[in-house]
Amino acid sequence: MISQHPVRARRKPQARQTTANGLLTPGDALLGRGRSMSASSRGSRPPSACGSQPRGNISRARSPLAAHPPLASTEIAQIAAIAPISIPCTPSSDGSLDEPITIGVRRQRVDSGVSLGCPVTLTPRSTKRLKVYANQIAEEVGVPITSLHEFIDCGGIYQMLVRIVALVLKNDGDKKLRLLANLKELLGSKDFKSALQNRLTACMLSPNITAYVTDTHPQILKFIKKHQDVFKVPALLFEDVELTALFAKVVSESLSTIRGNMKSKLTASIAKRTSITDVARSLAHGCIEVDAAHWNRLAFLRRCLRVYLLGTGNYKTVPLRTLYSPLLVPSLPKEVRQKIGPQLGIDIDEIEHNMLDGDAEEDNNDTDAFQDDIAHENAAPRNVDGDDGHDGNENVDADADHNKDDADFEADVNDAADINVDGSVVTEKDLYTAGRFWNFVDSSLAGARKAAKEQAMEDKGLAYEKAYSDILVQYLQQDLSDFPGNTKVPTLLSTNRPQWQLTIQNQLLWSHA
DNA sequence: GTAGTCAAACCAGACAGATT
DNA sequence: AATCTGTCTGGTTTGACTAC
Repeated sequence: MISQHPVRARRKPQARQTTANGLLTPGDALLGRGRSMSASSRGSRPPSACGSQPRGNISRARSPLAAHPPLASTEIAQIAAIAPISIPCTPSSDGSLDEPITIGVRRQRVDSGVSLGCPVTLTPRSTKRLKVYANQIAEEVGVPITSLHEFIDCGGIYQMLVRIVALVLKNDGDKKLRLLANLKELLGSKDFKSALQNRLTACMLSPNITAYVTDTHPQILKFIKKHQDVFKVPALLFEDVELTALFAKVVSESLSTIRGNMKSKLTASIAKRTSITDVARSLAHGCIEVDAAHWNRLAFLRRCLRVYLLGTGNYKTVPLRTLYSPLLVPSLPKEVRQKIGPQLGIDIDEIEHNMLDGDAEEDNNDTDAFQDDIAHENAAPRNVDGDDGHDGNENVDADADHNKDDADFEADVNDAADINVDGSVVTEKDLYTAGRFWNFVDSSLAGARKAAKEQAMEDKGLAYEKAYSDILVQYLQQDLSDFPGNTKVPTLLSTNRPQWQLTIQNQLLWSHA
């Protein structure tokens, strides 16, 4: 044996650890023990198989039973009382390394019962004792007796261990299934959807969001996954494919609703000529704290909507004359000008030409119905540094700059497309399509960014952020000029914006393809 | 303080068109 | 064909206002 198992032979018998009452530690319980373990380690027989040996078999006969002193009867009684199925320690010899490996390994008598410490197999006697004990425990704990009896009927410690692991795994599986079912229920609940919609509204109203439909859904999902605390979404949600897909659908539906709501409110605000501050308040409806950055972005959106409605010729909700303002002229592509000019009875190109020439007086003397609007335009502030904005020449300069931008960008695009004031490519076929408002917005937004970049490059020293902000602030001022509303622009109080809102505003942005 | 009225806001579902 | 997206519509809820 020694020659066959040189490694095992070097194991120090005294290194084996036992507990106070003589139980093996779990690690040692799995270690090889004498001949039977040697056999199992060769793969000839599983460890539990030794427990099923018939009485008086050959292995028993060959076991060096006499090599170790038996446990004292008092010790055995204690072990039996505390843990009837405990695995007794293999008594070591005096610890001498010179001892043969077989010495110190005692094979238990299979029919010796608990009192003799059978390691793996329950005898009928110990089974009976265990069942008596199980009845007592079942009553104490309140579990079915039959289940415990079935467990005891496994017949051996290894079988019991396997059964325990199987039950633990099953419980884990059941627990996970229950959790997933709960999450599914949560996803369908109104409370969850309402809370999610609240946060998503903050996302869509964020003044820094990159786009409203283009890549928005996956980017927002990514953002939610990264900031689960902000959206109060359980982490487990993203560990299940089905739930993730369901969640993505909920988000998609919610985003559609929010976009629909935003558009309808913006449309209504144009028809009623309400100020952008009121629109912001209405859209936020307590979800978020709004500030000037929100006004800027919403003014941009409203401008987009007006241009879009003019482009699509949709005057159902808002009449053409309410939609139009000379302040929009720089944003109107040629086709739209040619279409709405005759309907309004004006020559938009001429208006623009007059604006470029700075011939404000001529416009003021014009007798058409829009002289007031033109006067508005001339009074519209352009300076973004916060002056009173009554410098008409500056405004003309602004428009001239934008037309200059137009000319610059036109060289970069194909002939089939027109370019609006923001530098965005406006192909009537692509963008002025009913039901594609948000694509139009995204395109305009990208155009505004491009225009800001060009502006920053042209005007050395001007940062891109400043150039971009200037464009939006200009739109806000023009919007306030067109729709001053009934009340004054409210003074912004130093509101305490919640951290989650700041997180959304500062971090929900992505590079545009 | 309570009840009634009205407008605005909200929501769910249906539908149409676009996209995959 | 299935799915996604945007829009519309009708019912419900909410909040402001007024009269008692």
